[in-house]
Amino acid sequence: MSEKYNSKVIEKKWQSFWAEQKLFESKIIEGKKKYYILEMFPYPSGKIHMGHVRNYTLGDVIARYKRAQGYNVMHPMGWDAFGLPAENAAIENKTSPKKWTYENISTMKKQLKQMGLSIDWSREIATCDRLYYQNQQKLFLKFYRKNLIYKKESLVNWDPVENTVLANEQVIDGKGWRSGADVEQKKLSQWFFKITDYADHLLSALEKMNGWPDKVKAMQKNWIGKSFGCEIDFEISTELDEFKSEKIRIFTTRPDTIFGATFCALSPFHPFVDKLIQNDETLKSQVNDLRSQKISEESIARNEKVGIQTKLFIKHPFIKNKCLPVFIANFILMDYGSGAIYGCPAHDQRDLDFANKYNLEVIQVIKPSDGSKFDRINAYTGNGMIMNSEFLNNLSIEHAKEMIIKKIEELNFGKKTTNFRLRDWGISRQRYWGCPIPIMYREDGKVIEVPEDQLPLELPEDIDLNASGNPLDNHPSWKYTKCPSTGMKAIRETDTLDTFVDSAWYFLRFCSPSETNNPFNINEINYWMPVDQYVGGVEHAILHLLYSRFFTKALGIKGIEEPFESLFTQGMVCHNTFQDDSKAWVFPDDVEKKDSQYIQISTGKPVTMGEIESMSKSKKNVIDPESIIDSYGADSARWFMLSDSPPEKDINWTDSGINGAWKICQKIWKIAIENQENLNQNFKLNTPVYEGASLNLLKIIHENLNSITHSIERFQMNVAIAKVYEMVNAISKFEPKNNNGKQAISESLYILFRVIEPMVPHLAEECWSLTKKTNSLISEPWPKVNKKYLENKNVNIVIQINGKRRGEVIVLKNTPENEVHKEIQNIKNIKDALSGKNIIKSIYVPNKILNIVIET
RNA sequence: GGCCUCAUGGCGGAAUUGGUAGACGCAAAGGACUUAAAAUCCUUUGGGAUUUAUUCCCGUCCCGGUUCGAGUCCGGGUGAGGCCA
Repeated sequence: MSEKYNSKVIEKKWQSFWAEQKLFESKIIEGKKKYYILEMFPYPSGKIHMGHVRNYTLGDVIARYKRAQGYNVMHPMGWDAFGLPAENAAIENKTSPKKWTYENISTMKKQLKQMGLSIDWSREIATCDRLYYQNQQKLFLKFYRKNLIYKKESLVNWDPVENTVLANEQVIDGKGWRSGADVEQKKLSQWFFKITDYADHLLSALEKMNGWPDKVKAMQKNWIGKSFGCEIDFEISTELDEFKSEKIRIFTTRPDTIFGATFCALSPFHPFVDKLIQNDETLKSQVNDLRSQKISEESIARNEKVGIQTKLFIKHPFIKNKCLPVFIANFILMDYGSGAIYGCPAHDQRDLDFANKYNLEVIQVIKPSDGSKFDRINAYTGNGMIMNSEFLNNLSIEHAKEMIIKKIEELNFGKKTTNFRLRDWGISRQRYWGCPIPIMYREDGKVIEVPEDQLPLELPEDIDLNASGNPLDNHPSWKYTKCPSTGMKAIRETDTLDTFVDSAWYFLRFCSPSETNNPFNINEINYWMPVDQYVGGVEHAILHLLYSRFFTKALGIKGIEEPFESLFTQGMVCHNTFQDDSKAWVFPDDVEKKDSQYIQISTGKPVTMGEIESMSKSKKNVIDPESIIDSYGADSARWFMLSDSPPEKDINWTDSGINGAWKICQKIWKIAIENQENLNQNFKLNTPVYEGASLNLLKIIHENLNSITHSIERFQMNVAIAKVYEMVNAISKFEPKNNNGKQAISESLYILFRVIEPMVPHLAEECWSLTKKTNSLISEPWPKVNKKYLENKNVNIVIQINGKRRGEVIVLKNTPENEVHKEIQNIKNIKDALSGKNIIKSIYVPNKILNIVIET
């Protein structure tokens, strides 16, 4: 047995052992409590990065810990394998998206295996697998028949660089989330999931989801954005005959401000606008100008507010003979509310800017409760009392809202409405590497489903990715087909599904990954679902998680309302950044510190250290996990990921950190080897009565065992690691002087080996093998805390005087207060402090603290 | 601008949820071993004062409050981050 721990050899040995024994394969065991642990599956981009290492280490600790706690654990892994990068890479490397993707999967799978993760690889799936997307197509048809999918002509965010449609959430600051290109508006016929049907469910269920971070729930709540408002039909006053009998339906969330309304604004896409421009060429070109502008919530907030006055006016319903001008304005969204609003400039900044620009009336209708003065620059949007509003005067905003809605409903020209910010989920993508949509368009205009027995509708492999536009549309023959029932000519849908569809049900597929005829086996689902613990990045707080919740609800499986019982969002992995004097990024590997200056090794020139930022290729502050595993071993990498920071916070990668991890692995191995003889004894736990130093050691071990267990339960892995250090320190300091001592140290080591297994499984197994036990450590249960070691005969009581610590005293446990008072009479410090003072009262927390309050 | 989260040594961070602040690690300094270095082991390490002690004062971003007692609870600021605008 070599003295030095050789991670390379040992890690490989145990990885093969686990695989041969199929220790991580999971199946239904009736009567055994299941635990489904899942980490967000990776996109197979090429190699794993440190973010993956952290995510999967965290999940693996939980998986291994729960297994030790006696759960039937399922811990699967798969690949979020469709998506645009494969197409780009295929073009660059002159290969096919399929080949590129599967090669990456094979590389990354090998790397994940090197990490020693306790994954059930028999359940592996890739979303680009034929079988996976065949079943996804079936789900599409199921939802289609349930009327949860529809097609509509709609304005889409078009990314001119990626030549694809982007979801609203993929548009950040008016730019494509990946390409960074300015997003354009384009009208296209698109498929949509009716996620808005579930808006209320998705919102109200959040309240019961106690296993989710409040932060994520708040983000989803904001995103769904439920608000109450009011629709009001305004009569039109105009000379244009075609509008004389029309009404404009406006939507507002502030009906309390109706007496402050001074104008009306229509979306450029409002149907009335179409009518208005029919015989007015000037107006038409002005409107087309507005229509070409980017229209999203983001851009609207930034753009200058522009409007065109029309020949229409609306009649104020409560103020006789008052008419408000109607504008066409660039800041009104057609698909929010009714596409028309009234403006109350006094109490809405956007309306005020607009009113100032076009010289419109401003009427204050709310008296600020903070006493602030009303001006024409800052709209007052706070609380207050209604004024200038006839029958609403002196009401609070909330009361006025109720009152005015009641009135409008009585008079029958409007009603209270509920509005959601959440839009339907656009799922059409004009790309090749995605799941084909099983729909065809017959020559007579009918939309036909591809029959289930013809699924999967497969992606062709002979495609030209270099041509511009949609590769499936460009394919010479793929889209031409025939209607299965009539034989009429038909053309296939050439768009593919958004990859968020792929990931919206993969956790269900993992329960029965090889089921051929159905997306899933209901028995397996009933046993394994929901996912007990989901672990991933907070960047998916809205999209992926909301879509997955929608899918789960929409599938309507009895008893499965929500997919993820608990959610944990881990922080990012960060690293120092360095830049040379031309501001070019420099690899941290290429930098050394010389006399408190940072020097680029390859050039010898000085560099400046920048912010610590999340690892990214563009800033060159990346560390390749493979090279770390190569030089330090997987266990060291795992240890480091767990040790420095709490998992929910960002962690900063440092050389000293990984070095420290390596050192502790060596140290554990060293004390294991040193005590090998003691481990060979064939003893049972907890048999002997320990005394003196031995008893003390066992106390420390069990106290820390208690803390480690507690910490892992609460995902405080950094605390658990700290407690392992304390165990190791106690054991390494301990010198067994007799048999009792030898017993004590072996019992301590048995516990140590068991508790480090979730964190550093290879090292733990290797240490365990020194005991000459024949089983794998993995089948060994988690050690039980022996309460007798936690209970002390004596306790340390802190003595405070007026809340300040003045000493302490060791007394028998449960000593009554008066006894403690007697005990402290002889402590000089306390005696001095108390002499000549009147004791007002004393507060005694048994076994903890005695606070004596004296006159000052 | 709105909503939310956070703020503790040179650094990462603990604090059993209102009861000894700074566990554990890193870094640093000193020492042992060594011809030397690496590795390893031991000691010190929030600031200050002093009579060097079972000592005192200050100290968890700032100001105030509740409490016998506040890093923890409440109010008001400042700063950082996140989400939505």
